[in-house]
Amino acid sequence: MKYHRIPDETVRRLPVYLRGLLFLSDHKQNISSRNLADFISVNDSQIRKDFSYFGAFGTPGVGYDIRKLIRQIKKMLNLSVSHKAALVGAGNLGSAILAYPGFRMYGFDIAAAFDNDPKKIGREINNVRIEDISSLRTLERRKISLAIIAVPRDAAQQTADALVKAGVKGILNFSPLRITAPKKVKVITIDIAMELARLPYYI
Amino acid sequence: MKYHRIPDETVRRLPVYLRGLLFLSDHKQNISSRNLADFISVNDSQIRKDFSYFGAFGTPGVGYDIRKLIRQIKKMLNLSVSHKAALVGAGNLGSAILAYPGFRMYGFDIAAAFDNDPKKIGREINNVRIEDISSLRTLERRKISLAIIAVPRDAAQQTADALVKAGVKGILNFSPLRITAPKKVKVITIDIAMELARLPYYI
DNA sequence: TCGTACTTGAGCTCACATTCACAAACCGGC
DNA sequence: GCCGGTTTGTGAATGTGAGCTCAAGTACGA
Repeated sequence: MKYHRIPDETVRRLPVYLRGLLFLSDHKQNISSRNLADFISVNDSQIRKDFSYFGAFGTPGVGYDIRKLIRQIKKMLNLSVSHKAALVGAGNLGSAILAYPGFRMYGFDIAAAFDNDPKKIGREINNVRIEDISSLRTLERRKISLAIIAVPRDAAQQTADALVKAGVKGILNFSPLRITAPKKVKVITIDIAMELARLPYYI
Repeated sequence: MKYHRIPDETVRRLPVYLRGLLFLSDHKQNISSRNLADFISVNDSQIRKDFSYFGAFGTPGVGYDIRKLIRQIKKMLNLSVSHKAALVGAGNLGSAILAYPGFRMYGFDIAAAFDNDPKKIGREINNVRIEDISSLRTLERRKISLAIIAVPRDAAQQTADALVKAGVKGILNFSPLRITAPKKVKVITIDIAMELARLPYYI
């Protein structure tokens, strides 16, 4: 294996591989790049090349050891250890996120939730008690460095600012707005309506 | 202007432009690629190139007419007319989507909702009555050709199959699973947890 | 009418990403 | 130990997109 920086597009695909492999690990022990390619609809040499970026460990004639592969990808994505995340905004979307079961397979634990509505504060959703948004600053002490923003559009930027001040390093933003943050803080935005807006083009 | 197929990446950016321009249209009449670039954090020549794919209509020295631009982008994305969409799965996430206000700015109207839980059928969320999932086949008659899947993972593929059979042409899939569909049907998947899984890498 | 400031549209180059193609590595059976 | 069937890992070829640059077009004031 040679030294390479891992291309962005590869990083984007790693979670896809991981998802597929976690599913397959129940059924099989080894898999060839060809079979995996069919399963997740990616070109097989693409897969081999991606894997080669973080060390080759496939066996010619046999394929890749699925469990080993899962460990490696998790390590690459820094998912070997469990991560705590905070949710800000316990409205419809926020509540749905709190109840969403899918985070666990990647080792995420939504350990805190915040809102500014006094009626919601103190209530519990999925064993997480909703705290006043002014308590955001406790995040650093609680070692929570990831956050999910699910507040209305107009509050998104100030929420992000508060999170940055609280030492958060990564933000998953659901508001339909480009959030600005220091570049040491990584922001990923999911604008649900915008994704839907792409759909009619292809019809 | 020359004939070009529009690159995928451009199609992906068009909704971003649209979102920004809709916001700006309240304040200004014209905008230069430079100013728009600052506003939405995209390179300015990128913007000009993207716009040139669907006909040049900027004025040197002045910039682009915002309203005209909005019309053109909507036309390109096939958003000039309002689209009806159906939601399948009225659980936590589905209910949040039904209540989500952001679809309107792109002209989307969630006109129907389905679930298989008898307790939910008949209830109303945001003026949409939840119907039995067996009524999916009425979609064609009701001229609904877009659908949003928000059902549990194990039901996602069969839901997609039923939607395809009901004549749906585009699917926004929220389940953490690659859905297969005939290639005339466009599927866009948003896997919330998978997006979050990319975050720790950058920290 | 002319000059200045600004902006577009497009050619060009470089960087990046995808796919092909094949030698080398491995397995299992005989 | 050898052979046929697989599959990996990687260099080379191709495809795609991003960003720089600049001639040409426009507005506006002197």
